[in-house]
Amino acid sequence: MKASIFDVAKRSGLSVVTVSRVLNGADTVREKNRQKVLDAIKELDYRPSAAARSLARGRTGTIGLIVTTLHDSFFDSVAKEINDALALQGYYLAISVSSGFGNEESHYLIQEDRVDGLILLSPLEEDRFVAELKKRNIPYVLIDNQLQENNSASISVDNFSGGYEATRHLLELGHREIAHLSGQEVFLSTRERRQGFLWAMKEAGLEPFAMEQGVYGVEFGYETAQKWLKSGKLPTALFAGDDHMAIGFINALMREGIQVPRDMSVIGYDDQMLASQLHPLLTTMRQPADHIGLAAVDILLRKMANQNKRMNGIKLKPELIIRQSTAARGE
Amino acid sequence: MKASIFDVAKRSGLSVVTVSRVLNGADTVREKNRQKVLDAIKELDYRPSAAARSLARGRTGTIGLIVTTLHDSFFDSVAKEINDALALQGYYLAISVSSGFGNEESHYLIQEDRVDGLILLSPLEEDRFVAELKKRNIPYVLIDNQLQENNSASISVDNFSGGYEATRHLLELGHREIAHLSGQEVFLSTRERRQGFLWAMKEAGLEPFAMEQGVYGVEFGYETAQKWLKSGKLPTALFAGDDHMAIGFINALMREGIQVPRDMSVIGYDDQMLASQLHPLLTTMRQPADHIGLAAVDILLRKMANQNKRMNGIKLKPELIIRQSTAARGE
DNA sequence: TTGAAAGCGCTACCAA
DNA sequence: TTGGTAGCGCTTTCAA
Repeated sequence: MKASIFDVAKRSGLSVVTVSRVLNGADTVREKNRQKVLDAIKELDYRPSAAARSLARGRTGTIGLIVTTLHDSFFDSVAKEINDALALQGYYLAISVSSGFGNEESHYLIQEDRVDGLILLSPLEEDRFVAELKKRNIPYVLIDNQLQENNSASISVDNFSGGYEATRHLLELGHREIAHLSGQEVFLSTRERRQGFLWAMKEAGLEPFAMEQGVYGVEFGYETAQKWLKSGKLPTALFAGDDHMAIGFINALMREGIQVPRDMSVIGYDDQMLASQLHPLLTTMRQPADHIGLAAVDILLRKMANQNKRMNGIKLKPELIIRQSTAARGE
Repeated sequence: MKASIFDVAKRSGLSVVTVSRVLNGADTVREKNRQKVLDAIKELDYRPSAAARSLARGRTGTIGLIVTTLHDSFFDSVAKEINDALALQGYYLAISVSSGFGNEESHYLIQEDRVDGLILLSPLEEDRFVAELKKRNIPYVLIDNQLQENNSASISVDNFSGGYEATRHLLELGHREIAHLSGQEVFLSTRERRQGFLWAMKEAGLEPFAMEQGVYGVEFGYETAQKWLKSGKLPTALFAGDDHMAIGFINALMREGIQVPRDMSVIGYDDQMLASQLHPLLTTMRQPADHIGLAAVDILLRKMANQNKRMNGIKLKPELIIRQSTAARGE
C-alpha cells in the first residue's frame, strides 16, 4: 500500500495538518518539526497524490498546451520555453497534440477540467475552442491566432512586418524580379506575410514577378520551382512563406545546376532547425520562440490571478537572420 | 459554481449513485432514468471532475509517454499511434518531453503518480527510470530500449536486421565499395545497425570502404561528405545510420555536382518525413511506427491488468523502402 | 505554532 | 434496479 499523508503524520508524531503545511512550504512550522516531517517523508518514500490535491485545492496545477503538431521546430521550441517558464512557477505542462478536426467532440483537456489554464498554439479551430473556453470560464492564451477579434488574449508575431522585412532584404540586395510563395489562405499569417511583401514591393515601385499559393511544405516549393524552370522564367529572388517551401524550391534548383545564391536568392520564414543545417544555409525570418513562450505564460498566469481583468495582446517582431541563401543581385 | 454530480442528482430526481452509474455506462439503469440523468447533465453542462474520479477510483485513466524530443517524425508517429490506441481503450495520453539529463530529481509524471502506466520512448536514462518505476511499482513499457537486460518489457525494432538489409540492398545493386556512417555509441541501435552492416559485408567477403562515427544529424553527414570529397576518395555506396545524415551527405554531394544515385547510392534509416520530400527521394529503412505504438499499448495494458505476470518483449522488423537515392552500380 | 473537523466530487460496497 | 454511506488523500477553516 502506498503511504499517505496520514502515515507520514503518524510516523512523525505530528498531525496531518502539519505535514500538509510542510508539504506546502508554510513558514509557520517549527524547524524541528519540519525536520521530523521531512524525515518521515523520506523514510516512507512518500509523495502526495496529485488527484487528492487537485480535488482539495480546486485546481490542478497543470496548464494545458494544445498544438496541431510538434513536428515543427518552431512549435517545438515554443513548447519547450513554455514548459520551462511554467516549471519556474510551479506548474506542470500537459501537451496535447490535437491533429485538428475534431470528431473528438471537444478536447479532453477541456472536457474534464484537467487544467487550470490553456495555451493554444496556432490553433486551426480557434473559434470553436475559444467559445468553449469562455463558456467554461477557463483562462486561456492564444499564440499566433488567426482571428483578428481574438487579439485580446494573444501573443502573435508581426507577420506583416516579417513579410515586409524579408522583402526589403531582397530589395536592398538589388533584386527587382521578386516572387512570393504563400501557404494556406486560412492562416492569418499567410495573408499578412503576403501583404507585407506586397507593401514593400509597392513602396519600391515594383510589381511581383510572380505569386503562387499552395500548401506549406517542401513539396510545394519543389513543384513550383519545377514549374517555373519548365516555363523558363525565373525571378532573381524569392520570398518563400516558410522555410520548408524555400528548401524544396532550392532543392529543385540545385538539381538543375542552378546555384543559390549565385543565380538566385531565396529567403524563408520561421528559422526552422533545418534552415541552419542544409546548405546553402537559409536566410530567413526568425520567430522569437523564447519571448513568445515567456509572454504566453506571463499573460496566462496573470489572467488566472485576476479573473476579471482584461489583458492586452502582445505582438512581437520577427528577426531577419542572414545566412547564405541570399546575395546581391548578379551582373 | 460548477455543477457537481450532486446537482445532477437533484435535478434529475435520482440519486448520486445512479448518476454515477450512467456516467460509467452501467447497464443496470432503467432507460427512462438514464434519459433523465442525461438530460440533467446536458442542461447543467456538467462534466465529471477528473481529480475526484481519480481519487475515488485509485487510478487516473492516464498513461504517460516520456520522450526526448518530438521533433522527429518517427517519434511523432509513434506518439500519435499510441495516442489513438489508448483512446480506443478509454485512456488518455500525457506526453512529456524530457530533454533528458535530470536536474529534475525524478520525473513529475512519476513523482505524483499522475499516471497508471508509462511508456518510455527511446529513453536515454533508461536505467534510472526503470529503477524508479520498479520501486514505485508502476507498470511500464520501453520502446527502443538501450539496455539488453531490459528486454522483458520492451518493443524494439531489429536494428541488426535493419543494418543487414540496408547493406544487402546496396550489395545486390552491385556495389562493392560501401561505407557506413554511424551515430552515437551510447545507442544500442547505433551499434546494432553497424553490426548488421559489418555482417552483410563480411558475408559478401568485403571490407567496409570506410566507417565514420559521429552524431546523428544533417551536419555530420554533410561534414563527412566534405571530408571525403576533399580526400578524393568516395565509395560507390553509403549506408547512413539515419536519414538526417544521409540527407546531409547528399546535400554536400549535390553542391559538388555529384549526383545521387547516378554517381553514388545512399540509403538512410528511419524513413523520416523529409526522406520522402527532399529529392532525390531517399531509399531508407522504415521503422513500423504503427505496429510499435500498438504493441506498446497492448503490452502495457496487459501488464496493468495482471500485475504479476511477466510479459515478453517484442522485436519488430524494419522495412526497406526503395526510392530514388539508390541504383545499380555504374559502368 | 499546532490540530480537529469539515469538505472537495466521485465511486464502491452493501442493503433494500 | 436503486440508494445510503463510507471512504479516496489532501487542504482549509477555525479554535486552541
